[in-house]
Amino acid sequence: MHDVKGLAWDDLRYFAVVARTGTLTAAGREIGVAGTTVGRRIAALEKRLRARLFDRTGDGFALTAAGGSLIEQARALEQGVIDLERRASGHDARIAGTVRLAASDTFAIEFLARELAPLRHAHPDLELELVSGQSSLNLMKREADLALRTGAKPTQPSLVVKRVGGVALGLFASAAYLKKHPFRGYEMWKGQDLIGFDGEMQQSSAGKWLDDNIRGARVVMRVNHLIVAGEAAAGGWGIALLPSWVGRRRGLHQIGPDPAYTNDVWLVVHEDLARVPRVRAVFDAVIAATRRGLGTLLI
Amino acid sequence: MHDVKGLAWDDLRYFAVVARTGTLTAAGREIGVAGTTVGRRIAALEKRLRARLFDRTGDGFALTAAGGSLIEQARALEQGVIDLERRASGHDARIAGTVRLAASDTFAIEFLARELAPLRHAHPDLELELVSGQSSLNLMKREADLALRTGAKPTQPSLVVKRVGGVALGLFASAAYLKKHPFRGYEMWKGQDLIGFDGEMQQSSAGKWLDDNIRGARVVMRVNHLIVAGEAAAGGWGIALLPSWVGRRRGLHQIGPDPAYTNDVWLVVHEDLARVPRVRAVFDAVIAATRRGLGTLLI
DNA sequence: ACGGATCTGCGCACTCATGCACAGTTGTCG
DNA sequence: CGACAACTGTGCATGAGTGCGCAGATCCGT
Repeated sequence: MHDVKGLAWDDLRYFAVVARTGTLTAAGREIGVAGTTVGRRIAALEKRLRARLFDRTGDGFALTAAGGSLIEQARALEQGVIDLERRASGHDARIAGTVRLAASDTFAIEFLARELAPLRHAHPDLELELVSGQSSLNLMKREADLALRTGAKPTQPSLVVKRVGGVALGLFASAAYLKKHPFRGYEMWKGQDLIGFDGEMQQSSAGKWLDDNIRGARVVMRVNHLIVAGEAAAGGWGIALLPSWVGRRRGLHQIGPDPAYTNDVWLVVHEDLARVPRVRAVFDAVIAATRRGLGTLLI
Repeated sequence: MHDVKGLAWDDLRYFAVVARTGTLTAAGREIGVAGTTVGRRIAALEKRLRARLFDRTGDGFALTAAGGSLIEQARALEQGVIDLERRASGHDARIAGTVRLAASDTFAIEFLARELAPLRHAHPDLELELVSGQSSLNLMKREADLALRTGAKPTQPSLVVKRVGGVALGLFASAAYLKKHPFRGYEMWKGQDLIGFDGEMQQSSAGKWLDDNIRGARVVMRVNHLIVAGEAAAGGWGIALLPSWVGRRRGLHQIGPDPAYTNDVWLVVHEDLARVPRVRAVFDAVIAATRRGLGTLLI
């Protein structure tokens, strides 16, 4: 740009992203440009503002006092741009384009990928992006358009939340395992092998339930994924806490109370997007799929 | 830009400016780029948003329904950027750079331009931009850093306001005119020639005072500038309502009550800028200048 | 202590967005 | 009715901004 008056709004975006990621390269990755460019934009912004925004600390960029006093406003702008973009997408009346649906890996792999297939034929121009894994993608930041969540009802004010069913959890083991380790009762865990969780699964409701209810069993394996736990149980490693549907689907035997406990499942969408045709189409398809699969829900 | 994710913030700026100015060329002028560029940026934004933002109406760009529903957020972003920039300028501790001081033409020409000269020597790196004329430059939008205002006390919440004096207005005429048209008393306007106002001066407090108080005199000339009125009176056209100082400086004779009425003069600055050294320097210089010139203030 | 991974920052080659000139249109004023 | 001014949009030449490769620095884990 030659002689443009006022400051470059794009540079503020770079500022916000670098402040969040901490490095030029990571910021570049997020934005879709080379790290070098990010460095140059930041330099330009600092020159324009006549203030040093970051300390170059060798391992990345750290906000200076000046930068810190501005980052809050920059984040507000970032949120404002996202809001505007979301609003704008409401004016696209066609059922076409991309919709991002976030869900747990389990839900995505074992249920949605198959049950949402009718969408493909009903709306050929609709591109469904099924993002799974990252537990809590932020709908406010539009990391996803819709999300399937389990547990407590989401309470964010500007979200539209619909309960689509409940998921039953239970303890499962293979016939082979149970032959070698007869199940003697719900409080008799001594001598039993357990498949536990690690990573963030340990902090989940499933992980906590295991901690609270199973005492005395030996943890022979730790996994960070319910499906891996299911496969391990099927392989005879031991007892796993699984969505009932996952357990039954693998021919496992349930032990103890049925269900051990239950979770609610919620479909969540930002209110600005709820009325957008293509988002609505996915929303309805998920509702329909869960209605068909009711009683067989999983996390 | 190659394959950048997310939308270009700069384009939102173009959107806001085009919506305000109504044409590509005017928007380009304001931003400092060619009109063609603005057109291309808008086209890119519309493509990215998959929504038509403007109707091309032949005479300029008019917001569509979609554009209208977004413009408010874009303006909010625009304000946010301005706020951020203002905050950022507070981190520049040097008394250097540019400060924009807004004032009426009269004040600028007859008073500030001369009386603020000491600033030049006290702070060699300070560049004073004296913008006069446009009656109400918006401090919130940072069209100016400081402003001298007359009349009612500005009440905007985030402004720092200091009264720097009062301005006395009076009726003046040249000796030559008065010889031909002897002044017979304050209510005897028949046969007198009056210099009136047009344009937005007519709506000002001075214009209204003339309407309310002088009846029966013949308006022989209309001007949109107090200084022009002063020069006209000096040339013998007739009676003019002038800041007393302007009248006396030209050797005119005052008639009627002295003063005819008075106005307060306020120095106004945004609170974020009040503590910025270079702005503070100008602020203090204006205070000092008005203190020196007290009793001789003008609009 | 050492190799590997990750980061910043510089130089160079390239490409794409920009400015400019011009044509076509519309609105305005005398 | 004609001259003029202002605006949009197209084609083309140009240069500013970009990506890439590489060097140097720093950190981490073995």
